[in-house]
Amino acid sequence: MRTWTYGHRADEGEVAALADIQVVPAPPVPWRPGAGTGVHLEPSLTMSEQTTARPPRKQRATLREVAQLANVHTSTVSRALSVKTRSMVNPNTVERVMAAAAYLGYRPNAIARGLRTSRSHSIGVLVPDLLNPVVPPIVQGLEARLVEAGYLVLLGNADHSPAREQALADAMQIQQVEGLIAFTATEDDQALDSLIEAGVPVVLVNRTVPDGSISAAVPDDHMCASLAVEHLVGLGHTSIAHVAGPQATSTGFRRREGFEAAIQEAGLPRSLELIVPADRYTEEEGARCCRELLSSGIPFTAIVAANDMLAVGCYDALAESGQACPDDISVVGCNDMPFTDRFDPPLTTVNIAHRDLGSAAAELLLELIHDPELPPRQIIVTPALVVRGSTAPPRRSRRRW
Amino acid sequence: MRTWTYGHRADEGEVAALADIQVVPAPPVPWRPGAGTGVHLEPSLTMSEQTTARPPRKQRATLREVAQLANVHTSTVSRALSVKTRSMVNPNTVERVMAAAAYLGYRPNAIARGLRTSRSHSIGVLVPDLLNPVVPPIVQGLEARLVEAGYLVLLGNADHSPAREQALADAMQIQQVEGLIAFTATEDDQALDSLIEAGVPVVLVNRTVPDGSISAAVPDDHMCASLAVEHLVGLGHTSIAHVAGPQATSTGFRRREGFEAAIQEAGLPRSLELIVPADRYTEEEGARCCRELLSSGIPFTAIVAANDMLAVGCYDALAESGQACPDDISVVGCNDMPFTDRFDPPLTTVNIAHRDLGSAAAELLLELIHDPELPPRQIIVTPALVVRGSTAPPRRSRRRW
DNA sequence: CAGTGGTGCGCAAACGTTTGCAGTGGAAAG
DNA sequence: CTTTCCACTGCAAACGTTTGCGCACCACTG
Repeated sequence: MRTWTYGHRADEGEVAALADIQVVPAPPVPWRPGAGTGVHLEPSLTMSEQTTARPPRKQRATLREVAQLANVHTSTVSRALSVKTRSMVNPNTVERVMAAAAYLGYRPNAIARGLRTSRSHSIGVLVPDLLNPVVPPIVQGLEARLVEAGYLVLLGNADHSPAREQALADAMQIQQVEGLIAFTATEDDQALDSLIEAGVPVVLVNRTVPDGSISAAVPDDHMCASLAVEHLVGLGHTSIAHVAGPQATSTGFRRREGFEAAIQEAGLPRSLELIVPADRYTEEEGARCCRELLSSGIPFTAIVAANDMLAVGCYDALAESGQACPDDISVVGCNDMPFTDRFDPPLTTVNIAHRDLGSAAAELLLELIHDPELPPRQIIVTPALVVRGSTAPPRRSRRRW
Repeated sequence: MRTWTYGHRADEGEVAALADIQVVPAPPVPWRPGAGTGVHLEPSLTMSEQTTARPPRKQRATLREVAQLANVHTSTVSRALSVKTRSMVNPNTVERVMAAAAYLGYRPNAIARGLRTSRSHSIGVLVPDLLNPVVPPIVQGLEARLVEAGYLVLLGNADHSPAREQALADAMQIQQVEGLIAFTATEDDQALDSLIEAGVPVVLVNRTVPDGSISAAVPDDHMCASLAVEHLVGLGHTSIAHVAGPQATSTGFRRREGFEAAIQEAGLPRSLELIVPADRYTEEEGARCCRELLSSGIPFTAIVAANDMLAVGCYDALAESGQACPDDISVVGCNDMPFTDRFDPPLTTVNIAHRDLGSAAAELLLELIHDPELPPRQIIVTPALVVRGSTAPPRRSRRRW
């Protein structure tokens, strides 16, 4: 269907642009069109003669080669090619330089440039687990904003291993990232310390540190939980359980706080037995916690799970014990992962604009790079309840209707 | 809960290791323990005096500073710190250098190193859409293998835009990636041309180019489709439709081929009207194609979708038209995305080890980096059928039981 | 016609490494 | 005691850019 053109691409129109260059036959130019006489720049697409004509060899063209071809100094080429300094050089020369650069297929070497300018144009992004469904949309949001700002994203997947996280953070520091965005796994995370100490701007996304010393973009976790509780209270539930997230994470901690506050707000009795924290955000843990709730003997008609993963774990435990959802027990998740609308039953959950979370974090980082002295700041994105099929009025209250 | 230690970390044990360094009071050392007299290296954790003692300032320590402190030449430091050249230098000196490096918190500058060695230690990964559920596991597989090999991953999300893809590919080339792994969106993809032309090793993952000129790791698409067909035939279906993928993608094209071959193999009549290709791998397209099939009037009892996304689109169209799945029409997907087991009904699909796909692609790239002259090679991973609730014997055949 | 100002460009240093080469010293060999 | 060799380390160049500085030239102005 198509063939890769390894040689010179005829459709680039660069050769024509070079036509009006007056090439002085500089001796050590590796490239000699008419043996130093004219400017006869036939593309010469013959593959056979590999050592003559046809400029773009494997070796990348350097600034010096462009300079030689355009008959100027490298500094002039540099200035002509950079849009900020272009005004310093004669438009005529600019044109000549650009033509030569195009002809040679010149690409700046970001490594060399970075060494001189001490900028790497790259941002490290450290995620605990790429397979967690909330991660990709956040990364997407990040990446879009960062690319827009001229950065490239160095992605590291820590895979829940502190050692790997540390190694990645170190490697990124060595790679001279200009900033780092981390979904730090745990609260007491050594990995970021050395970066922060070294003055690398760091922001967190989706989670924070307790002392708020690092800028972060987070969902309004408090509200996530209270939205769920208010929804259930509105349906008539009066005994609501909470499968909480790991209390060492800011999401788990704050959503539990939000849950308790909303319960109190609704005038419902506070019963600590109905709150059971998971050790991790997994289905298994969700199921375990739900089983614990069921076997506690304390009656309840609804569960607020700190997370969709935990919520589907609840689905499993409920099915095991013969309880129907939502007929016997309602379940609310949090995150609105993809395809939760296709679950059986479709999961009522709290949507978080993860993409916005990502771009907000990127924005914070860009600010911080611009002015490293900026005090830490939090961006809080407000969630929204999504009512689907996993919640219904409790039996008792329905019977009254 | 915890406090960030911005100053010197007392628990690093580096200061102690430095105890036996004999520091000659070199004049321009920014750091002077006892004003040139002794080696009295008290950590001196007083935050108040910010301008004295306490080595690790904001500025990253450089090789020269380590050399000065250890009283050797930079070249010796370089050799002592690199594990390959360490044998060249006196063990005593090595120890002294390492202590000095640790004391100053020295980190090599990968940019400077890269300029010298013309290695960037980074690999570009170009994805069409991070939100596509098959992408994260592939990236995870890639990343794990590449990090293991000492590389960092530069992730670019093209977001289905050829322009963006081109821009990202260019930026990565400028960043001097040592190789590129692409989930190329379309067959005639200009974006990779310039990289390949420049001699950057490139491999594809999940998709290929028709002429096989680029190494790739792909699923056995042919088998994906035939597994689905064989399963349905085994259930007794004799009239099977195919919602094909975009025919410009190798997955779409090959799965259709596999479908047709399997139909023929089973001795079923070939009817082109029962094959309708989608324009994109989306739910909407799946629904559209399914509607087209339903309105064609040609009877069928099962659908093989080229993709789970298309399959859930079929769910929608079937529900619209009042057809039950699997009672009226069975549906088989492909990819075994996460949570397909929780769909209603749980989706019978073909599992592809996407993680392995990723690590295989990484392996191919590493080979190619090692020996750029290697001929292109394909790694094909075999899929496996996962039977769930969306397939059942056709009514006709069930009635016979 | 001297003075002034501005434009355009070259020169060279610098960024932080790595590495071929050469030099030093000491030990082993003659 | 001289020679040879080896182990160790310093010297300096190079990687490809960017950028402050200064020079040359030209066009004004007075």
